[in-house]
Amino acid sequence: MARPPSDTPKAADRILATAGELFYREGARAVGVDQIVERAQSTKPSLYRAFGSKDQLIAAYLEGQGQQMWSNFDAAVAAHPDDPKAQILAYVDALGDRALGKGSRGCGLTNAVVEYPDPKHPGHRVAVGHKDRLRSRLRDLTRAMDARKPKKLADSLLLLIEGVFVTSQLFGPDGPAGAARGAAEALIEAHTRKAPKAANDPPGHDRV
Amino acid sequence: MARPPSDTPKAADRILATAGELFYREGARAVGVDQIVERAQSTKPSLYRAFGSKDQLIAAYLEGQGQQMWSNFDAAVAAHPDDPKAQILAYVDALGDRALGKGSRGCGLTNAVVEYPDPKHPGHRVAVGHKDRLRSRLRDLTRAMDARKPKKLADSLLLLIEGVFVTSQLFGPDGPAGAARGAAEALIEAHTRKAPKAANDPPGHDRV
DNA sequence: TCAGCATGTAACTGACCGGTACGGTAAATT
DNA sequence: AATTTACCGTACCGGTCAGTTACATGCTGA
Repeated sequence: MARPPSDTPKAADRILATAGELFYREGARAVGVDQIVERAQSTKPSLYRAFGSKDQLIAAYLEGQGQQMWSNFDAAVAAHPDDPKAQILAYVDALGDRALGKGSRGCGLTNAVVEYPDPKHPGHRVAVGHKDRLRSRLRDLTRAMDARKPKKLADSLLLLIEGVFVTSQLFGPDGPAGAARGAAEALIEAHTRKAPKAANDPPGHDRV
Repeated sequence: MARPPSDTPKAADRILATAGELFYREGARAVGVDQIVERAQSTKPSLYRAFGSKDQLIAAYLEGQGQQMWSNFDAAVAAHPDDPKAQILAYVDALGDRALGKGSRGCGLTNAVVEYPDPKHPGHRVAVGHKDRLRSRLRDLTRAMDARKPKKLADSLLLLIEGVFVTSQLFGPDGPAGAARGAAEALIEAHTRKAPKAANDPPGHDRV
């Protein structure tokens, strides 16, 4: 099994790359398989041999989107070792910058769930899988920063993050994404300040 | 021009109502016109006589979604006269409750923009029109509550609001929407507290 | 009684959808 | 040299998409 040293990308790779661009830009439902294989300079049988169905191609695309999300996340974490607050802020900050850049259409994973509400859809599954892990990773960070209610803080930040994704599509380059970093700072500060502003908290427990 | 006292809804109304349910639940792109007219117990010519095209039917549906949003917003405002902070919190609170209710699929306007990224699409236009007005209304409220940076606070709240909409689809009934009210309180508090936490603000100006 | 309007019936168009049967070609293996 | 194996393309399928046509029906008020 010697390696094929061909420098031209295989058909499957070209198809996945092309499908990724089109799916992200126009939405998966709006893009037909004929359009994909034509732009990829390939053919439909190659697509179906490599991916089995359009839905599975969408799932593969979303898996790539997930990997990209984690590489962004991990970069923010690696940039600020042992400083969970700075890690989250770095992530949110970079997120806002990307969202305001031209050509941004938010998060492919989020968009896919909106386009495919059916939980049985393979793309839907992949997307919510990554989002669940994002929620859990955020909780790890908020716990590490000794937030009073780490789950609640993580969820608040998650609202902000998803808000950035979707408002970039609603409002374009002048959208509210620029407010994300400041808002994240305020939320973290409110959850880690010494004197809690409200006193009706069952201490030591973070049930919600 | 006597009124037609018929108690059976006209065909156009049935079509719009049925299309609304289907569009909201499954997404506009996933629903065909045949499916709509069948469930509405009507026919395609009636649909096209009344709405001209599917895209315009989508726009009509979104106009209704916009009206519903404003009725929710106005209800929150009316419930707390002359108290902009309570008005916003009431809106966010009710929003979170609705988003966590079963069968919720977030905001039809937001979803439509995700499904139809093309700014020329009539549905896209209608949706962003309403969202722009929402942003402006939020700014009115944050100005009225004497926030230090009303635009920034309004945008932060908007991120939260859109986050609620979209996370209800990503995480379901146990999603982060429950954290929205508390987060909104924290953001408002941070923007209206007497001593600003950061000192690098050009005073009196709220450029962003 | 008749005109006018709203609605339904039925058939149709052309384009596009996702998906497939089948045959070819070139390199690796023997 | 013969054969396997991996890869790829041509041509086509039935179904569904949005949208249209021509005509029939029934209810409305004048």
